[in-house]
Amino acid sequence: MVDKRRLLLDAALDLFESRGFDGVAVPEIAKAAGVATGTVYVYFRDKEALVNALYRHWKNAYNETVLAPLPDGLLVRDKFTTLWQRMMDFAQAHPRAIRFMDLHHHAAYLDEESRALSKHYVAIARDFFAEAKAAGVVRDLDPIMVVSLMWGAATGLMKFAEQGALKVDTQKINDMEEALWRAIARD
Amino acid sequence: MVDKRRLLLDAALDLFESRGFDGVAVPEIAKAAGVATGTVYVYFRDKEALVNALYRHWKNAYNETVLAPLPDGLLVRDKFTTLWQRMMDFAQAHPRAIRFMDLHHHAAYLDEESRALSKHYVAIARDFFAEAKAAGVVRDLDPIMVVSLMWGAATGLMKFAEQGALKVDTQKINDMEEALWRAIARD
Amino acid sequence: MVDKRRLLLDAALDLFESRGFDGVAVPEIAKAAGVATGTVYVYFRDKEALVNALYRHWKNAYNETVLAPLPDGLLVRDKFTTLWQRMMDFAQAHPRAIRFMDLHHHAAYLDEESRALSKHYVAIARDFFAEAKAAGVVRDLDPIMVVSLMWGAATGLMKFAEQGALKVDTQKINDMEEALWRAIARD
Amino acid sequence: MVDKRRLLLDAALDLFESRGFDGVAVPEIAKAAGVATGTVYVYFRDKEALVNALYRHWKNAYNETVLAPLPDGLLVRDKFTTLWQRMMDFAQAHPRAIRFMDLHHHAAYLDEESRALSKHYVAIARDFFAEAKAAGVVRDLDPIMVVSLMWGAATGLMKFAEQGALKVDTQKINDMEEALWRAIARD
DNA sequence: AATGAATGAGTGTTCATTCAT
DNA sequence: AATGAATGAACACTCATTCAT
Repeated sequence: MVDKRRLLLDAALDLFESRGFDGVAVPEIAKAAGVATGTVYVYFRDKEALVNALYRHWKNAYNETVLAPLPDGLLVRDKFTTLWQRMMDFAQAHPRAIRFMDLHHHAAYLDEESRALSKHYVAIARDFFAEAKAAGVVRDLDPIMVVSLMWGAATGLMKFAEQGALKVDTQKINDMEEALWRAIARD
Repeated sequence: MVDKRRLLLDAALDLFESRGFDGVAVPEIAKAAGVATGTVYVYFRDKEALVNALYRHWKNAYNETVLAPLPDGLLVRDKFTTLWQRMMDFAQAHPRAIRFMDLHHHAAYLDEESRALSKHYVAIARDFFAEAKAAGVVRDLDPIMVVSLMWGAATGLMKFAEQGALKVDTQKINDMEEALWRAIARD
Repeated sequence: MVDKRRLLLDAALDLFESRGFDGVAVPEIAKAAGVATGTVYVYFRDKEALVNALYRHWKNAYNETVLAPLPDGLLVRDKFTTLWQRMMDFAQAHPRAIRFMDLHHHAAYLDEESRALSKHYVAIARDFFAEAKAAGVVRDLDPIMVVSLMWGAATGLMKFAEQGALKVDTQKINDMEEALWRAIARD
Repeated sequence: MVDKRRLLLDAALDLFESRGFDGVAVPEIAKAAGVATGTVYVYFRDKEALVNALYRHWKNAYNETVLAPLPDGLLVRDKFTTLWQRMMDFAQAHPRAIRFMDLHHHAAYLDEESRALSKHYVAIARDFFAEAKAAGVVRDLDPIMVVSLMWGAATGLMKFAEQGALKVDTQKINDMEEALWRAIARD
């Protein structure tokens, strides 16, 4: 027996990502998930609860995968490579999830708990760059700006790839990593 | 006598940017513009025509302002500075327009003509980097990737600024410009 | 200078006949008449006043043409021929007017004065058949039933002609007249 | 449990017949049927689908009742009586249905399938009169003209009865049948 | 738990009418 | 007299949600 809650979240990701929260009808999500309309309300109090559950699901997955503690004793340069590699692995495995999170970042129907998950991510990233700066390997840049740059680079790639203007492959991922490191590294 | 078409476009930008196309009711746009509901349909055939007109208005404004021909005889480095400066000037003058365009990039309700305007932008940027590469001042990177990086950096800054995590000032803009140039420049 | 009131009535006849009172928008009538929307309200208080004016115009035309006093000294049989001929002449000259009157016969938006015109027609017809019956040339039938039969035959012809199932010509008109007379005549 | 589809069709017949397609609001039909507005759209795709379903329902009922095969071995004269009797039975049982069909005969919102049902009726009637003519009992008249005459007579009676100018009873029905037969019979 | 018919508030859009020009 | 932009109430239709089964 399949997990209907999971089927609903999967269907909702596809639909919300491509048409936005208000552009998708609840019965449509149910149909895409292969369940009856009423079943949505067995698993989620209402449409907002569903989108919040979806957001949290993917934010948590992202946080756990990308922001997992880095192995001790790695050089900052290698930590950076690892972080970028994790981001790209995640983005390639779940491109819709990346776009969904980017799109719904600051939506009114996300509650406080959902938003808090974003802060966690920023905090971790900030710490990493603060440490790198202290170690003297990166230049004196506002850590948040570095986060903007990296998140922007990742979502930018996804966006152009989606439009067919670009095909994301190992070469491009490595080129982008090198470019980003040069952007922040001390000479 | 004020231009009601303009009032409607202004109101629509605010509302669509913050709540998305389907999250905004037409009478609400009218009310925000200070006109009656029916007046929307005097100026626009339907809601889709309104969002397309809005998208084109800002894409054209962006294309004309940011992608205007660069002065002759400028060094590539200075051209880059000029381009980035124009992007940031535009983004700071019209932050909602930047976010609106980013959000609606590939929306189903945009027609072919609206989408064509995006291609224009990409083409211009591509040419610039192809030229810079030929001149030997930037490394061998896919021009589209450079466009992703710059657009991503710009929208990333806007996003974090919006959330209050960051304040965009001259210092940050210059830092980001320097970082982006380092990302792509030949050693 | 053309008479705009007349242009409006002509346009309204075409449109009301083919799509009904509620199926036609006032600005559409204005456009078909080649005048501005506001001009409709210069000549008619509102849409109901327009449809009532139109109904009266054609009912009066019908009454004056078809029900004009018959020449004295005519045989009943010839009076009948004359009446039918007048009906058919009118119907062929103004087929839309016939259909319009038939369709709007008992519409809620017709006022008492408009409806009274129909009664006039029925009264005249009733008198004619009462007289014919007294003269012993027609059988003992309710005069109203004879009116139903004749009006039904006339509108029936128009309806099938409109659909293209039938072409109304002199032969058919004469055949129908003969049939109708046989229907009511004493042996 | 009552059949809501049927309740809706019944309510729609009353309302469309008296005020026309565009004169009736959908919520009004729902209210008259005792269901919620949305329920209309559970049973019919849109207002046009509802009016087409209604038209087909009654055209089929008419075709099946009035145009059912006549008993073998009947004299033409008796077949005629039977046909007229069936028409009148139907008209008296469902006067609104007769008027509805007459009114919407060639309306723009009826689709091809709905219109085809009218042709069936005409074809059957045509065959009957062609046969009667071959048998030498009726005069040489275009069968369509006979159909016009009979349909016209029937709807004419309904119309005047509706206005209160006439009361349809057995006497009148028989008188009209006799009149119609005389109209077409060979001497 | 699961269903889907039923609901009615809310949406996009139309249109009779007004009024400043 | 004539205009047509502007209006807002009313319309066709949708959809989040409920509930009897």
